[in-house]
Amino acid sequence: MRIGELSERTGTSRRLLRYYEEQGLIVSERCANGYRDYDPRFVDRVIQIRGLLDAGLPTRIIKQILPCLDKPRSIHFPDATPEMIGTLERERDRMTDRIECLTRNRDAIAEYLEAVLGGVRDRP
Amino acid sequence: MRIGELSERTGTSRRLLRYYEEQGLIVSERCANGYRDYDPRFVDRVIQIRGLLDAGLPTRIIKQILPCLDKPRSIHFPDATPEMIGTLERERDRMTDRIECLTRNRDAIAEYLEAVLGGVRDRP
DNA sequence: TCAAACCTTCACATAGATGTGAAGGTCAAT
DNA sequence: ATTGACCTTCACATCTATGTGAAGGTTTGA
Repeated sequence: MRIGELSERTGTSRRLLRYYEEQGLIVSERCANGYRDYDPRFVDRVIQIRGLLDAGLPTRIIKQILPCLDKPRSIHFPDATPEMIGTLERERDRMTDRIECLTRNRDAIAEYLEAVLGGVRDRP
Repeated sequence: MRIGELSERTGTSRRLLRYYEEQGLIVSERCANGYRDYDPRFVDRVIQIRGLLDAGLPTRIIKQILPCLDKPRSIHFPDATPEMIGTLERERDRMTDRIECLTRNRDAIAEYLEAVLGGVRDRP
């Protein structure tokens, strides 16, 4: 598929898709005329990238961890250097911290909302 | 306490603390000489702000939700306008999405790491 | 054949969170 | 009294993820 279709199917601007390619997060074939040609699996991939970006990870890190996440459970380590392992462990821990922080604050917000709305939403 | 101490106790640069103040996330008294003077409760507050920022919330939103999170469980709604409620609900849902995305990907990383490291860490 | 709707690269702009440095005031200790 | 470690404001720089537009090539359909 071409960039326009990928853009529509992922809700991501063409500009951003080119940017992600520039950052090495996705790759594309080229048609004879120079147009980018994407494998359908990039739809999920781009959505995943957006999720990670939105979750606060920079493209630099996403690029590193992506290769470890899209294996179809065959677990062939592409380049499990000790350095890479370190990055992954660090990032996993950072994500755990973030999850805890987010959960804590979201629960506080939810609690506040429940208090304010008096649970009218659910119990009639 | 002055800005230097708050900076040390929160691991946040003085520059940032002034920025947060400019954005309305924190406030400060002023000593006779013009130095900022902070209430000790701002230590926790700043740490919370950093967590929320790191979790991907912009200062604009943080400013809105903070007043709802630092009540000592007395739940007095300061200004629960319908608009405010809407913002909170939206943000709560966004945070939930983020948490799910982060959890999913973190688990994938953890799984990958376990496979690569063969669980040598725990079972000797 | 012409127009609309694609696509390309290049490049400059923006917004938010931060760094950094200048120019200067304050204070405590020597 | 001077030095060093604070503090102030102001302002410009940086990085990352984005928007936007120019200048131009391609494809498709009327």
